[in-house]
Amino acid sequence: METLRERKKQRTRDALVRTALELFTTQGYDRTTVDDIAEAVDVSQRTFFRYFAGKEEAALAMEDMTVAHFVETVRGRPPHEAPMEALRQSVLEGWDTLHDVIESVVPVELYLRMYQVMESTPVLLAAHLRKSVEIEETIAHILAEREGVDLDTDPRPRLTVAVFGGVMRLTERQWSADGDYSLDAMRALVVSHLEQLGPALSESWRTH
Amino acid sequence: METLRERKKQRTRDALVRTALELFTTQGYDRTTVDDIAEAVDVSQRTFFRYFAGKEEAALAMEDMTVAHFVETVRGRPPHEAPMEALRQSVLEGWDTLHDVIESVVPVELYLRMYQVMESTPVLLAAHLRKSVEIEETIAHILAEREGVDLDTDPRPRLTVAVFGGVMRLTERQWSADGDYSLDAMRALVVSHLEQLGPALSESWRTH
DNA sequence: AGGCTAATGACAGCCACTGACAATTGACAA
DNA sequence: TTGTCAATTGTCAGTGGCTGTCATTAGCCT
Repeated sequence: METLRERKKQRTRDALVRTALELFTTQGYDRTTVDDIAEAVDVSQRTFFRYFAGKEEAALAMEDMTVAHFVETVRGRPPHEAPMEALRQSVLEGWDTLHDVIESVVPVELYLRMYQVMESTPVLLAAHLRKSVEIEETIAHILAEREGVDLDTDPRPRLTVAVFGGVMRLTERQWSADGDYSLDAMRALVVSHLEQLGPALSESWRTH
Repeated sequence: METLRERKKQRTRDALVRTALELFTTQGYDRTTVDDIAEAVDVSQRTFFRYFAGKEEAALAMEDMTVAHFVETVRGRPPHEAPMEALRQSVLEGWDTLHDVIESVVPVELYLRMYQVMESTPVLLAAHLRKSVEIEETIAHILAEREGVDLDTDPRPRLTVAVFGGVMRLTERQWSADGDYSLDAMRALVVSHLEQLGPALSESWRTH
């Protein structure tokens, strides 16, 4: 981030993300055109597409930052932890430092509102899920290396990640639906869901 | 399917699906335009969009049939089975009768090739995942009713379905990657993955 | 200062998708 | 059978996402 050129580019990109999220959260994703965003930032439509491969990418730009942050947190977990425990701790711990990462680009409050839009916009939700799958593959690699198993023959890394991903998506959905956007609420949900995982899968649900 | 009108409509729709899948699997999804499909079936582009909300929907039309079939199979499972076992049995059993359902519209071989295309086309994979989430919600409702629990307060139905969904997506991916498109291979993978679920989540992976 | 290169703007054009209206075609009763 | 009604389709025009191309601008570096 040395030269003037680089700083200018960063400013333009951040302005595009901020403006896009602002418009998406106020008017809705579908009712906001790329021209709207470009005009508000005072660049050409063509420039928008030089920064983002598509409208989706601008909408999910923050997402990429949080994901990268989570992946790094997993990488830093002590090796003695069991795989699922390392993932669990990464979520609980990662959210502490995530706040500042987000705030460096957009207000956290805007980020959270955008999350709602994503959940209720089919094409965005779809793109989000696809990205989740990609992350899961990355995490599976990390787990396999950590535990010294072969990803091609041992299904456990991908299995663990798939389950964890399912739980996280469920948690996200419930968290954003409950309306309690606090960190503690998020943490409590993750812990609660993972605790109930074992019983839900093996035991009978009926008490009689 | 009584009147001539209805039969004609069904034929047009089937022809569109068949042609779309044929083109998608030979030229690729992105390199096939809606005009290509419409022209091959000899209808106007506008008519295509009267049958399908978009290109995606035509590509995933078969998917919807298999999903509906799976949901019905789950509904028919004996009530004494534990939830996860009911899902497992539905997959193992459902595939037997699925063959004929598919073949009534397109050759199964074409359906399987389309599956490959879906896995390797980002926008299709995304749409597929989004649909999976919708199905999971449906199944969660069925499980909750089956077991007599409240979906709003008890997380176990959605938790179970999320885990099962994760395992199934993993299975799909590996199955289509292995190149062994037999039913038995599919069944073996499902059984194997579900068997390893418990150990992978709770135990240590290292043998020392 | 002046040459070099990265960044941008200004078209033109493709494709997915939609609304509106006219033309056609099957359904059904007189 | 024929005429009327309603469903289906075709045509046309237009919007919005996205890309290639080329000229212009603006920061960089000697």
